[in-house]
Amino acid sequence: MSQASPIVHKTRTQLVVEVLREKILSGDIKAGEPLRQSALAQELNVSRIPVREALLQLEAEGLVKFEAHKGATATELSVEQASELFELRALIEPDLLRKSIPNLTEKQLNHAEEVLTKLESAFRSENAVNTWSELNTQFHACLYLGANRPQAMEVIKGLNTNSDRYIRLQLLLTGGIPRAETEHRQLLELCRSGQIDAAATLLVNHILHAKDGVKKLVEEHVNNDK
Amino acid sequence: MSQASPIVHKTRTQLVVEVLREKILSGDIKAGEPLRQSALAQELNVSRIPVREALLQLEAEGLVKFEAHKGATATELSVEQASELFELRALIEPDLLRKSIPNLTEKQLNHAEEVLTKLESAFRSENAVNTWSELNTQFHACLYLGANRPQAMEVIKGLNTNSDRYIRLQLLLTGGIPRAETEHRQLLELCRSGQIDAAATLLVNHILHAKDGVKKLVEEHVNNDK
DNA sequence: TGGGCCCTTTTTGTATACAAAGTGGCGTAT
DNA sequence: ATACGCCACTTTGTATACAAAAAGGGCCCA
Repeated sequence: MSQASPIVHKTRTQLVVEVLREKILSGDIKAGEPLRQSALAQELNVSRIPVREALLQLEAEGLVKFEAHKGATATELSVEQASELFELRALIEPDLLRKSIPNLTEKQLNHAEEVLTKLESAFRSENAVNTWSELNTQFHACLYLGANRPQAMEVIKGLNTNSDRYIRLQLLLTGGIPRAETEHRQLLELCRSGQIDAAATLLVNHILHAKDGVKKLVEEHVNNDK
Repeated sequence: MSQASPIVHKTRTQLVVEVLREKILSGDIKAGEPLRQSALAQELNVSRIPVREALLQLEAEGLVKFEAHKGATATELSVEQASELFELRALIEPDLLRKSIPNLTEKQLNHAEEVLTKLESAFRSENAVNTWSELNTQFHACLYLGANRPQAMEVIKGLNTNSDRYIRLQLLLTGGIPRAETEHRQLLELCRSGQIDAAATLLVNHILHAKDGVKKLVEEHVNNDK
């Protein structure tokens, strides 16, 4: 979608991965639900092989649990686990940001702003929910580019895919969008002006606030169910 | 090996994963080397399907790069990348340790000591090199059990598998073993006596020292090559 | 002589077919 | 009536076979 790619032939496996990932993250496939290989294969008009390989990849992403001879299920992600993911981000990302800011180029900052603008317009169009977290992740990633820490970026990306479903929840249902927007803009400005400490602090709060939002949301939800 | 497992049928895929992982980590398969599916299949007496699935899993672990239609190669891990992994550990593990110490039970501490003893005896028997890092990781993991942070533990585990080849190097060639042993014992005692700050500090140094060892080692190696 | 195109060969990707493990239900024996 | 075991069915795991993409080499042409 974002690639100016010179003709890319996607394998069926990759297609299946994308479809399933989206279905799991959007809640279309519910947590704990068994994923039957033949059913999926038939549904997507492929053989079981690409389905198996896709499930394997999704397991690596933490979205699926694959048990030998028993089958795959969409993983549950408890609020506690999600909180943990946010806390990990709150630990790692500020560190990255601190290392990054001194090396950020004008170009990188502008690119970050571009992404941010895209994100903001996505916030405005309701039917782009599935792109929110991708753009969000991307924006954050842009700011860390100066740190030159590819491995850490990978880890962060993984944490994000996993907490993705909760991020969606949080943004959609807690009215977290305006606040997130403000904070993103502020963050970008602090980076521009090289205010490392302020930026890092803001970032920690930004992430922990999201965590709290998710927690509150789910607690309420549980109460409503009773 | 360590499981008191109630009859476990390993799938061929899992077997292939283990064989290949060991070969890559031990350097038997060199970085950048292409991994031909049919060759591996023939060599291990399985069909290409389990080989493919194994390669996919190893890609998720970061040990293999899998390119569609082009094939898989064992990944290179530059010293810079390895350093980054150590630094990430130095960031995350002390945090885990701090959260863990107050909740560590007598039982958990004793278990940690058991593992440590095993590790020490493995250090002594040269032909157990491949178990070193597993036991090492396991020991560290024991100390973090009190933190109740399964996700973070997963991340750490991933970082360790990746830096594994360098850990081996470091221990084998830098004479890092005695120092590691001392530090491990100290760390355990600090945990027992609840000295959080001291333990965390020691841990940071322990990890960063390993990083420096690797760096120095590789620099020398490069010089020797010239 | 050098560059580009086509064809051959190799290697990967996927479908189909078969083997093996797991699951549930029925029947029997106590 | 219940507990155990056997058998049929479902689902997963793996081999084989075929399709499609990429890599390499030779040929033609400029």
